[in-house]
Amino acid sequence: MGRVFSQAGTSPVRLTDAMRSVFVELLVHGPLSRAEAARRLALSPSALTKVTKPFIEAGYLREQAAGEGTATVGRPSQPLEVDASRMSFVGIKLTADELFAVRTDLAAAVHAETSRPLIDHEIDNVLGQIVQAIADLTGDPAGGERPPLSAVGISLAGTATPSDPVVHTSPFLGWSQLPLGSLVEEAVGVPTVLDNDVRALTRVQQWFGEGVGHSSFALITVGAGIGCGLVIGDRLVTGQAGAAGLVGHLAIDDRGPMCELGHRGCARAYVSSPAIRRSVAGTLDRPDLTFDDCLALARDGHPVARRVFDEAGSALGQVVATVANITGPELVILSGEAVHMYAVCADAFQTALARHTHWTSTPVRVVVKPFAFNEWARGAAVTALQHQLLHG
Amino acid sequence: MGRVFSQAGTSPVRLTDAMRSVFVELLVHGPLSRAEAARRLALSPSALTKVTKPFIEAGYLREQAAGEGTATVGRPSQPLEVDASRMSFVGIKLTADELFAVRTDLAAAVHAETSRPLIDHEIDNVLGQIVQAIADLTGDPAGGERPPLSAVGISLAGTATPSDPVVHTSPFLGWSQLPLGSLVEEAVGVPTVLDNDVRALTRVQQWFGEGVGHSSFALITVGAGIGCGLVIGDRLVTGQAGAAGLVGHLAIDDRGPMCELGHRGCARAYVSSPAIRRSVAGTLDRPDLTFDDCLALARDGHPVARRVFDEAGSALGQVVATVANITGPELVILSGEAVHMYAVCADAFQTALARHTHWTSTPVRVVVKPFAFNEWARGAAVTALQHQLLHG
DNA sequence: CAGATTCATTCATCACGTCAAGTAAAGATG
DNA sequence: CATCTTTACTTGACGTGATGAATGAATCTG
Repeated sequence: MGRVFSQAGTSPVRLTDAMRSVFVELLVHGPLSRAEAARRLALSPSALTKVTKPFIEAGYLREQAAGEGTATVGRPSQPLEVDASRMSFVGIKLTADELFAVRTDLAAAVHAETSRPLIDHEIDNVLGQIVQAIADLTGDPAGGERPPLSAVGISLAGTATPSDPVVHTSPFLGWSQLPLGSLVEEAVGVPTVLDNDVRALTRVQQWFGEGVGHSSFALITVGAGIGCGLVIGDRLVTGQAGAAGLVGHLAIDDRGPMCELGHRGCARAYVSSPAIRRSVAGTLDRPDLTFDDCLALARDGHPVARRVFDEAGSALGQVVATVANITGPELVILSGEAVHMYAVCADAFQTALARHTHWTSTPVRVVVKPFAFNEWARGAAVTALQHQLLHG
Repeated sequence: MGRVFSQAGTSPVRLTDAMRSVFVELLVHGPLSRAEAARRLALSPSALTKVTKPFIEAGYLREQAAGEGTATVGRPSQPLEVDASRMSFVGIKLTADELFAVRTDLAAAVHAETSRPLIDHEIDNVLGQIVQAIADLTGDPAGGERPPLSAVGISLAGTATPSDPVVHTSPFLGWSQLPLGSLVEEAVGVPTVLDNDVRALTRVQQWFGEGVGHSSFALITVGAGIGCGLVIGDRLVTGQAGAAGLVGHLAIDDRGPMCELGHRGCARAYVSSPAIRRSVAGTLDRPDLTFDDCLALARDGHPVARRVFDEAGSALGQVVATVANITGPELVILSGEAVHMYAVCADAFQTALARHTHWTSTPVRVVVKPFAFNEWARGAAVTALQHQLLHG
């Protein structure tokens, strides 16, 4: 058993499986009375008193102020709450040319953020910039105390998983077989885990977002590419060698626009924001147009932009339907830097979703989740957080 | 804890989690020494002697004859083996017009089989025919003793799962919300579970077939339709309301042949054996041709048949690639009544598989598994078997 | 033959969670 | 208003089920 919960002044909390599951249950499903938690986890009430005591003594759990809640018969329950401020995590998202980093607490709330352009992809330089970003986020707590950094998460596009400190392949950074996790861990002296960027985002939804309460769901992101993260049976699907959720080049229509790889009509060529921009700007011969300009044109009813976004929505609907047909999730969450385009292509999306959903099923429930620019880095922090609580 | 292992003469074996997992490990991964099983399951060696003793005493496990195996240093191991004959299961597959049933032992070996045309879909008649089939398979052990029937499994196309005795929807049988499991259980006095037919087949591969040793794989079946079963993280994926693996109507090409639902170029319209037959027989204006006739024509190089089978292989490759891209399995198993067609379209299949596999991955490993006509019913038996051992 | 090595068993021990009993704190009831 | 009912929580004895250490068993090695 690890020393996940240890702290100056208090003795480290030794963890049993029951303690882990209780703590995670309380973290994810909000304040819960001991009795309720016992029911949910199929434990005895007495087990809950015993299990929660060390957490309360060490300050990781606290009894909620007796809120005069719903009047009910019997002794009022005493909800327990995780003190999110007692732990701190840093999440870092690496892209080809920039580094985003956030510091969060145990509840994945962002308390500080920073970003910087990457000098280059030389490992020493990247490592230096990572260390610097961590220092910036954790340095000098002006005034009050702050808990020590518990873990660091780093996410990037490519095949990485928390169980392995090595980046196997990352096309955009030009890395392969790079032990980035170990390197950072050595440099900052804090446990460090790697993860695929989309799967890290999926973890955010699983514990702190729309996925809470669902044992299976899919997250589909739209932006520079199309991503897909899957949770099935309460577990994130990693795939062999971290290669699950590769929906970017799904064949939509073999006469459609072309992607960088020469696929005619693949999902990416229809849905990714660069492809949409290229398509609209190219057709109108206005290379200055940004993606958001194109979106504005579509909103204003410009026929070219409208058509491009309708086709994007339609392709996205087909992607979602395909994923849903194969994996049968309870819910699909739509997110990513470009989700805000959903508003202008919702009809096309829903039509395609219904059309491609298997005839024996009803279309999967879809929720659209607005996207903050630091969400990618937050995902990395949640990867670190999950790893620390479940395996630390 | 259940009474999975109980028997006249011996006291019932009470099961702990460790006992369950040890027994299943020995069943699935063949004869194994106690020491080896202990390593695999992360148990202490002493736990293994303790856990296996009651099974040995009750006759469910036995020590293998000291085979003069690989000469190795140290005391020779004493492999333990499941006595498969000590339990018996019946599996039943229902189609629109026929009932297939098999009796198997604990190792899913088929010991008896029977089939009969369904009179109609009236529940009382179907129930009667099910009971009769079970009686035929379990009646009068000529001569020797036979273990009593442990459980019955029933599989059908539609949304059914072992955790629920109700058939929610089965288009081909015209049923909905029918508590078939409870009805059969009452009629024959033996635990009865339902399952989707493709998922039942997937269980066979998981415990007794190509899936052994893989924590994630996909099974794709071709025949009257296209099916897909998924195992991810050692667990069969059921999907919400049992609706996972619906690849039949995956869009391949919106100018292709049409399926019964009016989808142009969906997978089913390319790959299912009736569609292939229709296509070849229709083009040649020879309505008498059977599927196997068409296959023979293709094998002989007949241009029409060749083309149809090439397109089928190509579509199938795209289906496999799509499933693999999304779920990242270690392995894809190809099976079903019509898998033997693989031989004539292997090239087209492999080409399409490579073409549609995401560029950052290598194509998934594919194995072709010949299909016996009673395999569907065997799947149902394995559903019963798994349910009995894991939850009974 | 003693030594090394691996497998298997025995038995004391112990960790972790349940059970039973009791306490606490409210609303319901007459 | 005293009492009952209901639900929440706590406490300490207990038991189940696994571990660890010591031992024995069976083989190859030199």
